[in-house]
Amino acid sequence: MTHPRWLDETEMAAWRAFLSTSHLLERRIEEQLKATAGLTHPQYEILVRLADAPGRQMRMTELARGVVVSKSALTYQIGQLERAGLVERTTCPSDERGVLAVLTEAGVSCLERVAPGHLEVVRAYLIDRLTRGELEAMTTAMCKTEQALRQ
Amino acid sequence: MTHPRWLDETEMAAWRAFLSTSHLLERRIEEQLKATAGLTHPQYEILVRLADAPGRQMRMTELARGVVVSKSALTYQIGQLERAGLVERTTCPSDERGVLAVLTEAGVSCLERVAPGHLEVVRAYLIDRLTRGELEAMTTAMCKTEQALRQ
DNA sequence: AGACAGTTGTTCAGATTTGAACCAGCACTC
DNA sequence: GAGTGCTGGTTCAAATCTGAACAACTGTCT
Repeated sequence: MTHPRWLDETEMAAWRAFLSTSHLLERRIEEQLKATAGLTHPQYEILVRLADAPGRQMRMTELARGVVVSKSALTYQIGQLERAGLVERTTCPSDERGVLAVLTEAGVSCLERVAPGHLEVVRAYLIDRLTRGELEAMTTAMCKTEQALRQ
Repeated sequence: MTHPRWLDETEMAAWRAFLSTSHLLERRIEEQLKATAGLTHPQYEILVRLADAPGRQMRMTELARGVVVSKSALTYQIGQLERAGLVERTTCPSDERGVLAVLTEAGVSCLERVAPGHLEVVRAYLIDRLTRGELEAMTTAMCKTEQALRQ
């Protein structure tokens, strides 16, 4: 690549739209979660991942990878959620170093209480505005990129 | 809406993919900019917006809206860029309260130096992986959401 | 003029994130 | 079983972000 390859108009429009939208949506979600549940978006995502996991528990590193935050950020957030009683820590039976984050009953019911309002926002601003075709196109696009980024 | 409307499988896949991808890409971009230019992504976006603006200058509030950060975050970042000599502050002639952020010559050449590498990342992980059709579908999808969020 | 509501940008405290440094435990070799 | 390298999680300092509070200015209405 001897010369920089600029983005043409269509490409630039796509990139700009993606960038702004992801930030705007992030802000909106953060605001809604904070207002209705006192949770941050990362915290909410942690609860969701744990709820989906077998045994409602997950290793720290795996969880961090899933939520896409640094290990130290996860340590911090699990601490917060533990203080709130929504998550507990257990040492992993098979690996003495390992830590399992476990969703508590309080965590489950918190999630059940909060999820509908959250999903309503996701619908209102993203999902419900797209046709089925657009939705599928976006999904394949995002999956390609995600796969590349996760190597 | 008496009952919560959950997301079906396709919708959930779309949302999950969008969420993970935007975070992963953000991280990758941040890493690349930090390594090659010592800039954060918001800082880079500020430079881009200013370079595109008439007279290479913009009001603080307008800039904050464009980059999608809070006013205080912009104040902070403009301070950083000013210390680095890439941006200057001027009081707005037509409004005594207002502040104009102006891109300096050093800012222009910094951007010229950094942009190719940045765009290469955007290409490598997103743009070049999509067909023209997927690109356009994604753009219309993102624009609908962006418009809704900016009201 | 003067009052008043709205806008602009900054300051401030508090929360969160990141990467580097670190220690502990695992796995594999000699 | 000691040595070695790798992985897992925490701790730490530094940077950054947000919302609330604030002060200064604008524009409008009377």
